[in-house]
Amino acid sequence: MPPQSRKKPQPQGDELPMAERGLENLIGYNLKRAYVIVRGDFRATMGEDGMSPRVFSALSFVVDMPDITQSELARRLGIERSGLVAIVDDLEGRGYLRRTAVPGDRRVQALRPTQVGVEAFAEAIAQAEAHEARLLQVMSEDEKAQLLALLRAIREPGEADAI
Amino acid sequence: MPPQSRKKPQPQGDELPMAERGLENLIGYNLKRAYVIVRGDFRATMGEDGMSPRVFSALSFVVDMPDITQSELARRLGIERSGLVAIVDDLEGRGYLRRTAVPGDRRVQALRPTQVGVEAFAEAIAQAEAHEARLLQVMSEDEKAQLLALLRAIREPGEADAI
DNA sequence: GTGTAACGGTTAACAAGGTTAACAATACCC
DNA sequence: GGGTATTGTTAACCTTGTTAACCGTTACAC
Repeated sequence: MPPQSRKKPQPQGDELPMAERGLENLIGYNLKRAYVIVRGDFRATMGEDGMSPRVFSALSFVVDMPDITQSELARRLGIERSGLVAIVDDLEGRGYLRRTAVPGDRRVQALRPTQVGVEAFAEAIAQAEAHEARLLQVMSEDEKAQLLALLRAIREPGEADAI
Repeated sequence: MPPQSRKKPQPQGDELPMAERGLENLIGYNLKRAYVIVRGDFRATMGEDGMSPRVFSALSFVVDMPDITQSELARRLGIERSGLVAIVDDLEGRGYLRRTAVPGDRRVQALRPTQVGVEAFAEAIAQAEAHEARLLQVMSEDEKAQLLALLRAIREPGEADAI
């Protein structure tokens, strides 16, 4: 029999250089794979009808900065104004915020969190922190702080404009 | 004038606690923001008709493991088999690989990189490494190695199954 | 041997997250 | 006042991915 008659076309999983596996040494690839895992666990933690990551992030800004503008919020989230509309609709639909008129400028509708929204955010942030503590339990507090610092070091130069 | 008559509904950018900004202290949020930046720079580096990150990743596996199966590749990339079809179509369309019949199993089509594909990958990985070196120039080699190690620490528990 | 289960690749329909382009209303500038 | 810029919004679209169904093929129980 020719050497090609193995059962499967050699998955060949183990005998690679392993020191210089190009893809596995790229930050970008590892960043994405890690984010996919964290996002999946976040969603599972928040449950079926829980807030998606982006909706949660938006609510966080609104609670921290009541009466923030949609344009301003979009800028801080790093997305387009148009993309924010659905997110604000979601939050408004949950009763977590209201679009309120602003006396000085009739174009603008300020985003003001409701009492329910503030409470929902308090609970969600607690859940999110618990989810990360659980998911990253293999890492020490120092390691988590380092990871945070390194991720911010990537962000800062790239977000210099959008504050 | 009532206190509401400021020009804008207070963007309120500076005077926040800053030590305990909930969202900014979450790994997941920073992971996503960092990945968006890295992905954007990767795309810009690869140019208009360059490979997308996922296509590049797939080619990397195929070059490293010639005759890998589509199912096996999907498992290693962490996506569904169905989602891989378009990626392989893309690579085949570029002439970077061929779906080849496997003697022992007529269900399977092994993915074999072409000479052009191997060369294109060599160039792409060099571009990718240059892009990361440029983008992450504020970090020391030690810091990059740490970041890589920490991201892998997130991945490993979550990918225990899919090898 | 044969019936049944499992597997590999594919397609179709859909969902999430985002973008660009246009628009109406409003505000700003001189 | 007239031209220009900004705000929120919609519509159309792209990307990346999923689930569900299908067909051909292989593995396996008995």
